[in-house]
Amino acid sequence: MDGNPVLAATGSSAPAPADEQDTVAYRPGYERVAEEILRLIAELQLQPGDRMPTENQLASRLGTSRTVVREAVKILSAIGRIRAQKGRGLFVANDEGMLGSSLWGSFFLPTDLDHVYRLFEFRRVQEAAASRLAATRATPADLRAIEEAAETCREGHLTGRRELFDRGDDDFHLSVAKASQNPFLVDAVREARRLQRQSSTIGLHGTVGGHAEEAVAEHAAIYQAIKGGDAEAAAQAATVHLDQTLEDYRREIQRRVFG
Amino acid sequence: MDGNPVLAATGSSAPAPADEQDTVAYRPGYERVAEEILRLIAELQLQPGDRMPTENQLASRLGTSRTVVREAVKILSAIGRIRAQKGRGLFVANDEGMLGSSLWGSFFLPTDLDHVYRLFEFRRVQEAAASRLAATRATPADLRAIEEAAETCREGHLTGRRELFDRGDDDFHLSVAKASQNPFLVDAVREARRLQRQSSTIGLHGTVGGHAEEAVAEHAAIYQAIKGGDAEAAAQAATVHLDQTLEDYRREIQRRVFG
DNA sequence: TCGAGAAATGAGTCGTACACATATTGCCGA
DNA sequence: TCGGCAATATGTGTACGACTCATTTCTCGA
Repeated sequence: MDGNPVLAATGSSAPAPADEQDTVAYRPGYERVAEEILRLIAELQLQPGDRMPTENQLASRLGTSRTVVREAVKILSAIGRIRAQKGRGLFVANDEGMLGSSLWGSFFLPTDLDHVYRLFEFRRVQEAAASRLAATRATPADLRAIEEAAETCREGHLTGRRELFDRGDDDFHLSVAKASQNPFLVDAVREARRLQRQSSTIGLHGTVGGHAEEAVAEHAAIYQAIKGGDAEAAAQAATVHLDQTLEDYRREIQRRVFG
Repeated sequence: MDGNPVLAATGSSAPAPADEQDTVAYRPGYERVAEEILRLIAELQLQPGDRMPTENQLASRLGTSRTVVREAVKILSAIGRIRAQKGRGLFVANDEGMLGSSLWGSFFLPTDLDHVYRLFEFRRVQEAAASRLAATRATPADLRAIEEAAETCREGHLTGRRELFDRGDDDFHLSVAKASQNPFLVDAVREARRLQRQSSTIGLHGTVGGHAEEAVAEHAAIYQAIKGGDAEAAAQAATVHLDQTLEDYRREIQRRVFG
């Protein structure tokens, strides 16, 4: 087919910044298979969320081994087209999860305080933007979800049930993100929270004792601004909330370190 | 811009999209390994284009099997962080190169327009935030990198060399992101651009013909604002740039659909 | 009728073997 | 001495097979 003699210009002239397109495309099988899987999804008219054939079925159907299918699956899930669940199966990805792969913060060192600060900064950007958009786009259902989460959170605080507070807090921020109607922002918010949870020795919310009272009030402020359609106020309220949380976090760290 | 015909339907549709799921987050090994590989690259200070340890070395070093390493590698190469060459080895990807994605380009989901708009919106949030921070944090080296990228881009425009323009544009935005000194923002910007490259049948930059002239000027404006330390101006300039790019993109789509 | 345990299903991990592409070595002859 | 070329070494790609663990389904007995 390709009688292309790959003239390796080894020496001479420019060092050639790496090789742009040398090697006339060898095209590994797993790549071909990845394409075929996509084609198959289209062919079978599978909708987001639908089950896909199992890995073994795909392997035999596409005339290859399970190994290759698995590598193709990894590619497709990395670019957010399908989702794999251990013990369940493969599924066509729903629109969310686009930022996929949870590989953010790869340079994250769990104990590095500077990075913790950067993460808060990141969250502030994301959540302020989400709140701003939510103020002009939230549906009645969105508003209900936000209010309900805020209420859960408040109840957790009043009754001193930490896990209830945390769950409410999580729901609150995610509900706001969803209300922005931007799936990428939802992902960014979710991912940032996941990273923080994972890296923090303290837990996501600093302390319940220190900041919970204000947090409940700040949630209410955010909710009201969104409900009232005041985009700037919503963004401002979210920023304040994150800054307060960071401040609380900072205090907690100091307490642990110094006293 | 919400009067945009493109994005009319914000319709969030069904309130309960199937599985609310997760929380208990089982984290597959290959994902963990993928992270570790990235961490390793940073640790070893490998530069784009450098050779990486072989799959077997990675496997033993990370205390896992080659199978898992391979699946991690597939993920990382799918998101454009590394490159695998049969018979040669693994290499760190050049941050911008990324020609590998041409594979998917045309084949992928022909532009769900609403989706594309959301992606632009996301980029606007990220890059405006990055520019704002860069204005107060950019180091002299950062400024040099930004200026150089802008110059490359300009040169690509003047000489009509599309790929040079694209490379400069990529470099420019990533350099600005890096100048924010926030690694999460860098990731977000990179990821957003990657997604756009993948989902777009048009390419990352709309057209060179249409918008390139203005793009060069807008880049200059962003650079000047950052150099001058004017955070708000930088954010504003970045927002304008993204909006203009979207507008250009929208026109291109219309031309293709109707003209 | 219902709940608990057994079985089946399916992705995740491991190890091995070999195929195939490329890089390096080293021998041979001019 | 030098160039060319075969042998060899390195490393990714493909394939099997076995086993683990999470989830779902089925079955049977109280």
